[in-house]
Amino acid sequence: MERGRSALGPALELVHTGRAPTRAVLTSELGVTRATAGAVAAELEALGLITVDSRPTASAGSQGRPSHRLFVNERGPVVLAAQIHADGYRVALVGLGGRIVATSPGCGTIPEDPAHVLADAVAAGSELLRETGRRCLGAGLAVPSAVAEPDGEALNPLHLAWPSGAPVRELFLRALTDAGIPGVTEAIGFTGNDVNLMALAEHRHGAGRGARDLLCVASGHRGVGGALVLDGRLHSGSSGLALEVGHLTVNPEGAPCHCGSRGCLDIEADPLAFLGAAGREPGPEVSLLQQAADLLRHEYADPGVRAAADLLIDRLGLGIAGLVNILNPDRIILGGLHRALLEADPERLRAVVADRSLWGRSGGVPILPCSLDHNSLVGAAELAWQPVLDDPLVVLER
Amino acid sequence: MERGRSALGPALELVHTGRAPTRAVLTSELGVTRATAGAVAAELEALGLITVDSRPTASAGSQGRPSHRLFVNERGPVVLAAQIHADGYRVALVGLGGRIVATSPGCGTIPEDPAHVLADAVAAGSELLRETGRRCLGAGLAVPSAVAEPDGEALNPLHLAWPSGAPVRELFLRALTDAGIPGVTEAIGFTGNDVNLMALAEHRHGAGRGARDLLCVASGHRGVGGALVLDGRLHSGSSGLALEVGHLTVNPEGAPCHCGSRGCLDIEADPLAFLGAAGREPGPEVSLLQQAADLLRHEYADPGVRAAADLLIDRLGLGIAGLVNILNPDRIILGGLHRALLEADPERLRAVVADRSLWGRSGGVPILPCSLDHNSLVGAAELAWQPVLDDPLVVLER
DNA sequence: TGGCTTTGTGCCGACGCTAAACAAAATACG
DNA sequence: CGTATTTTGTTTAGCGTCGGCACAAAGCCA
Repeated sequence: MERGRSALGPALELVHTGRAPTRAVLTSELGVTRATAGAVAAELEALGLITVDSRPTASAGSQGRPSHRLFVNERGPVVLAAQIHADGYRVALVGLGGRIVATSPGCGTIPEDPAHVLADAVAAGSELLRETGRRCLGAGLAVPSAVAEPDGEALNPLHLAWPSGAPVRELFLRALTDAGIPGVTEAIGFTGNDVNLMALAEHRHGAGRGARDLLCVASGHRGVGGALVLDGRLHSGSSGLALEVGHLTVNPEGAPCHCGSRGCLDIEADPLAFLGAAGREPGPEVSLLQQAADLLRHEYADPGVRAAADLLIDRLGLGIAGLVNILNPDRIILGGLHRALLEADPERLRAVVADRSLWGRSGGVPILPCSLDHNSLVGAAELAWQPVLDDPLVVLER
Repeated sequence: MERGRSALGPALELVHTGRAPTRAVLTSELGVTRATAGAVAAELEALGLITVDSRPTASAGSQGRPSHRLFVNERGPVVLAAQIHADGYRVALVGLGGRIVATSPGCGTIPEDPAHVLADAVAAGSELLRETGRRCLGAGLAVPSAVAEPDGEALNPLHLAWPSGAPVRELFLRALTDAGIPGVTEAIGFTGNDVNLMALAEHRHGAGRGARDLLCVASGHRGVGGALVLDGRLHSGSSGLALEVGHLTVNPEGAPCHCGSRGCLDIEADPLAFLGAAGREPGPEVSLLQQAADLLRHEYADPGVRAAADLLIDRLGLGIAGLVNILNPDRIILGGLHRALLEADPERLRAVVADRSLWGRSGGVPILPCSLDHNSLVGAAELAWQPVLDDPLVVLER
């Protein structure tokens, strides 16, 4: 069994997530000797994944010999990341460290045929690769629906005109092979739900860094999505359908939901619910999320808007409290409308969650807004980087 | 860093959980060569943890040289396991493989002082060790309440007269050191919630064997508990308080609960709720669980009892469906009253769960009754065995 | 009886790591 | 200003684990 240096993967992950700025901390984080850390860093540099800056660093004040600094190689290989959302798709090349190297303007509408969309997106990515001349090590795709394992089918993509059960992973893989992207000979494409990938990205590079059990909740256009990262790995359940949090009951007297219950989070705490509670008509010109966020930011002084925000915060808090009781995460990150609600009145949400979660008195869970631009896109890239993080020697084969 | 043979732990775990009956399957399960598997088995035998039967086995029908068979050493070391429950405590010695080697009659009542109870229980265990002459490698304790990390305090032990926040782990450790159990010099005692430990035991030795994401739900006397085993490890959350499933809403028009909501699983699907729905008065002579289980088994023909069972199954199903939407487990195991409800009408429960879980159509999650006697006790032993499973060489130090 | 198949074992080498000594680059202190 | 101290990086030797291989053992099948 030809297996590479086993500390190689953890070491790359530390540099990738910014937790190993020098060889010295690499040594302590990995729990190995300086000799090993040095050899590992040298090998990662030889693979073209990281760079070492051995110039006399502008001294951090501590005594002793200053460390050489480790960086992700900014001119190194990239992965192709694509995100499908209700307003169109977006394509980017993402390097190690979650840095977006190049983006394509993408497209503003989503045709009904998933195969076409994915082929177009991959073509845009291929063009980016040609322009930049970067080496490509894999590809990841974020879609705004549940992705069922083991086949990678998009279930119930409500916001798109796609058929439920569309085999998006297979279509993505086919688009990749058809495009013949250099380096990705045997197509290596991964697909995930956008909120899951947001969670992954925030855990690696954003507000979730360092959390052990990270819960994310986000609302895009319609409905509410959730995601959980445990010990650095996405928990997507046995068939990829975990964290379908939209049908927690948050308002026993609420409106009936298509799921058969009533007062579900999905219909009580999404942008449409917010606009409704504020007495606004959803206009067709911009997205529901955009309208709701604008309302929160610009008209929060309006008592009606304020009351609607309070109402949604209370419902959201109830849902999050339920999740806290079940999952007991050590950090919570909110995205989309929920991020805007949190920022509008952080204390109210934290109070509701603490009050309604069983052991809320004992400290309370930190609740933070997401902190990355394009986090789902970066998360899709994380998916593609994962094999390299697991065993950096695979770059030799691509 | 003096570290033992790294395949040693996984190998012992395979034998321990009954998944490696021979060296041949050990080879394939570990993904190592026959040479390594042989060496590992020899070392485990030398440590006194397993035994190898090299007699010509009564040929399993397949051709080729028959394998020698691997067993857990039935005369090997044990761990001390104790369980506190509303009706008293129980103490046992448990060997590898989850086999109960000896039990103490225990005690039928629980005094108000946890320190006394734990000292008594440890004394009983100490007596068992003296009688059997076994070597003891650790100790585990199961308590009927949440156990908060990192300090191991029993929160809100409703069924006991103990104060909330009692430092049970510390008290257990002190009892162990005071008892001076031979072998356990520096006290190695672990404490966990009983439903969590039931899940652990069922996953290793019972109906949960082979599951990757295992969800357990059980109701003892009052309230409902949950537990989750992910990738073979208990998920108890960042502070040990995960899977507090009792306050999922399962009856929006239900009675108000002390948590501030109404219709919680805790008060809608426990033995008291069942007796109430069946129009029976809870008698003081036996436990609530016993009364409810007897009613289900012996008077299920009674229409009132049947209707009460249906009602509770529907509520329980609603709660389980909510958990399925959030956790997406690949197997579910029920204990206590819920086990009895499942056995009374398996199809009804499965139908409710499939109907109310979002993706229930696609197959449905297997729901099974628990299959071990004294599973919380065995789970407490698993906790104590864990260090040995992680690195079998620790037995040399004890 | 002689293949065939599968399992167990002994030997050797590859390789990833530790340990220990040494070298280098900064600060601290006289 | 020079030496001691601290921390980091590198070199070398050596150990332990595991893979690869050859061979032996123990059953089926013809």
